[in-house]
Amino acid sequence: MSETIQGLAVELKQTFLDYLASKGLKNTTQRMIILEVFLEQKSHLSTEELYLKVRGKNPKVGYATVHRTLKLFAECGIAAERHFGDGQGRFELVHGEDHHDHLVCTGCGLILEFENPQIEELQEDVARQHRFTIENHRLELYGLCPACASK
Amino acid sequence: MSETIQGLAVELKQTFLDYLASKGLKNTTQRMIILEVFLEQKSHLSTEELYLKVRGKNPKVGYATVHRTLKLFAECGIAAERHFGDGQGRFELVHGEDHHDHLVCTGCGLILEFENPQIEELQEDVARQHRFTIENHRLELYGLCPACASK
DNA sequence: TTTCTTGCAAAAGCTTTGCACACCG
DNA sequence: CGGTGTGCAAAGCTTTTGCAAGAAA
Repeated sequence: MSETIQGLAVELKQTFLDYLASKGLKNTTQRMIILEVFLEQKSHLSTEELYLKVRGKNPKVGYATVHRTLKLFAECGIAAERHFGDGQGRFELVHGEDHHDHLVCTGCGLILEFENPQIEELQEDVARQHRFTIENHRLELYGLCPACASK
Repeated sequence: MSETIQGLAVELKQTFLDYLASKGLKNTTQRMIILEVFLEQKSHLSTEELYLKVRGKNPKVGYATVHRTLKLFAECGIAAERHFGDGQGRFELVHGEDHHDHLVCTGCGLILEFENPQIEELQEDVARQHRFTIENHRLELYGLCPACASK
């Protein structure tokens, strides 16, 4: 378990490098730039947004490469693709084992993460009642953030 | 509160007609066909799927009309648009006031609905903690139903 | 060298829109 | 009639893909 942000970043980077090696894929300059920019982000970025940030560092990287690299991140488990209903896919960093859910502002698009063990437990109860074996879940709360609500 | 499926359908139909009237919109043959087909459905349909079913009844209805009518359904509250991760929007019937969530079997595709007021309350708590004004939420539990789990 | 990558541009897939004609009220 | 609705086709967006040139192993 890593305790620091840096530690996490190093760990995820290693995970990616291991994945590339295991698949006979290559470690390229572009992939490293994209990974670094991705690891710096706090929020859920669309491919377009990440692409723009990557170009800020190196204008020669193409959109398709960003797209394909994000898919690789998802494949090796360091990123997860999510859709929040605005027609754009977004990628978020997967930090370890913890599952988190989302608060999405329908005004400005802000996305906050939260965890609530009580809700998780109740979900287990529901699953038990229906004799389901839960593998996964997703919970999203849509509404207005304080700033948008006061407008 | 309606107790029967038929009663619900009649009620929703009326809601739609009232909505049309209140907005000065017109009650057309196409809109009625689309509404009827929509009300018959149990599952979450994409625009495309509904379009195909509507054409089964009346081949002269266009895709754009189905699309625009589904938007109307959403506006007047009898349908809700949902986006899963497959890049297609889907519409589901909204039955009354109650919000329901889903248990989805990843084995056979079975979808069960459930309601859990305790979870809803905890969601409110989370929202309050972040000073969000919740408009909507969605919760999906993915896993195996009893039948698939025992295979 | 051999294989994988990249960047461009084009293709694809779904949603939305402009317009002329048709229809409802 | 006047305004709304419809169907078609085209436009918009985002995501994917084909390919020739370039870079890693």
